[in-house]
Formats: sequence, structure tokens, C-alpha cells
Amino acid sequence: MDDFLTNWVTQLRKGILEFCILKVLEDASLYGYDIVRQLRTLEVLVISEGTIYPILSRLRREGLLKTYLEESPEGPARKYYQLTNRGKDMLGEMRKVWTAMTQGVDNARRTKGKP
Amino acid sequence: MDDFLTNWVTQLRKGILEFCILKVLEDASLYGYDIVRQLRTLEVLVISEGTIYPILSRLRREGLLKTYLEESPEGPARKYYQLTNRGKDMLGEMRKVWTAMTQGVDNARRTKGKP
DNA sequence: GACAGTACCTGGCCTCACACTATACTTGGG
DNA sequence: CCCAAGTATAGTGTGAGGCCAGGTACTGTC
Repeated sequence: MDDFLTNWVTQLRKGILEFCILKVLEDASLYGYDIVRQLRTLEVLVISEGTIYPILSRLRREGLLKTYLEESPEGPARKYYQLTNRGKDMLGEMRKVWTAMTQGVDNARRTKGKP
Repeated sequence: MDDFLTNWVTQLRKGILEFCILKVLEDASLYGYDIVRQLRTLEVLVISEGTIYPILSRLRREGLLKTYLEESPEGPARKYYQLTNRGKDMLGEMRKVWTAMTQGVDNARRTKGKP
């Protein structure tokens, strides 16, 4: 893929990842490694662990997520992430902005002088 | 508005601005100051000149836009920006990614194990 | 016991949006 | 005549986010 386009897609992902992480956590609590797999099912959001752990830490620091540990039958303990009330509220606000943004972009074109 | 949300919206804009600029230039050549006014009509994309000129320079450097000067009846000469062929092609690619991305995000949720 | 898979995390790099600032041309008021 | 306000373009510094590369550690298999 073209360099410019690759880079653009990276930029476009900014903010969107946070949004998607909160969205997948809306229905169920998940652990980091699993979130990566979830998002990987969306072609345009192929990410690695190095990308989402910093995001998860930040979201926890901001009070949008809380965590608890649980032992795993295969590998080290899993850290589950769960939406807080503040997280749920924020997700609602973000959804509004997202809707406005996508609709706005889709309608973006030169406003004609007179019809 | 909440600090976190404000910042998130800023991040979300990344990449989207470039896309919108190319989009508004698809129908007609415009000069920088006018592009700002065009995009300001979209509530979520309120930007200032300081934001758009670096983007325009970059897009021109990348060969997606070309420019020509034209005198103005009110103020200094205007620099009009126009899509190149490469710009048109790129816009097409970006549109595909944008569509895939927005649809992907809207479908983002926990994939159920078994129904 | 070496390897692959699972699971978590950090540091440094790059790019972008934005606030701030500077420049320059035109028009109208004191 | 100068100064303020509106038009128009441009550069710099800061801060934040995504990502690559790398590191740690636990479990089961050949």
C-alpha cells in the first residue's frame, strides 16, 4: 500500500481505538489479549498488544475502566477490564460525537451558492 | 465539556481533516481561508487557519494538490488549491478506507461464542 | 529443555492538531 | 495620514496518540 495512505490510516485510527475498546467492553468484561483478538476481526483495526496496553492503562487512569485479575488455565493471570459508570457515560457522549462526525464528513462538500 | 472528551475529539479529528479537505476540493478549487469557512459549517470540524495551512502544504508536498495564485479584490492574493490526478486517486482510496472503518466501528462489539 | 502460544508491559520514534505568532494587503475612521 | 479591523498566508513549539521493538513470565508439547 502507498506510504501516504498507510500513514493516513494510522492517523485516522487515533481516537477510534479508544472508542472501539470502550464499545467492546460495553457488553462484557474482557482481558487485554482478548480485546486485541476482538478488534483484529475488523480488518481496518489490525493492532498489536503494544498498542492497546497503553490505551487500557490510560482509560483506567481516567477512571473509565476498572480491573480485576483472574487465573488462566493456559498462561499467566488475565487482567479483566470493565466499564465504570463514568466509562458508560463517556461512551454515550463519544457515541454522539462519533455520529455527528461521521455524518458531517459524509455530507462534506462545497456548499452551493443557490440551488 | 469534559477535558477527556475534548481531547478525544481532537484526536479523532486526526486524518479526518485531510480527508475533508480533499473532499471539498473535489468539486471546486478553493483557497485556504475559504476552506476553513467551508469546514466550519460542520459543527464538529471547527478549525482555525493555523490548522489548515500546514495540512495544505503537506498535501501539496505529497503531490495530491497543486496551487495557483489569483488576485483578490479584498486583501492579498489568494492561493487556490486544486486536486491533482494523484490526489483524485488517493481520495478514492481514502473513501474506501473511511467506509470500511466507519462500518467496522459501528459493528464493533463482542462476538458471541455460541448463540 | 527448547519451543511455541498465552499474557502483560515499557521506551522511543513519528506524525498530527492546535495555539501562538508573524507577515502583508485593503478599506474606513479619527 | 495613520491606525485599526478584516482578509489571507505561513512557520514554530507543544502535547497527545499509535506503533515497533523488545522484555518478562507462565503453561503445555515434542
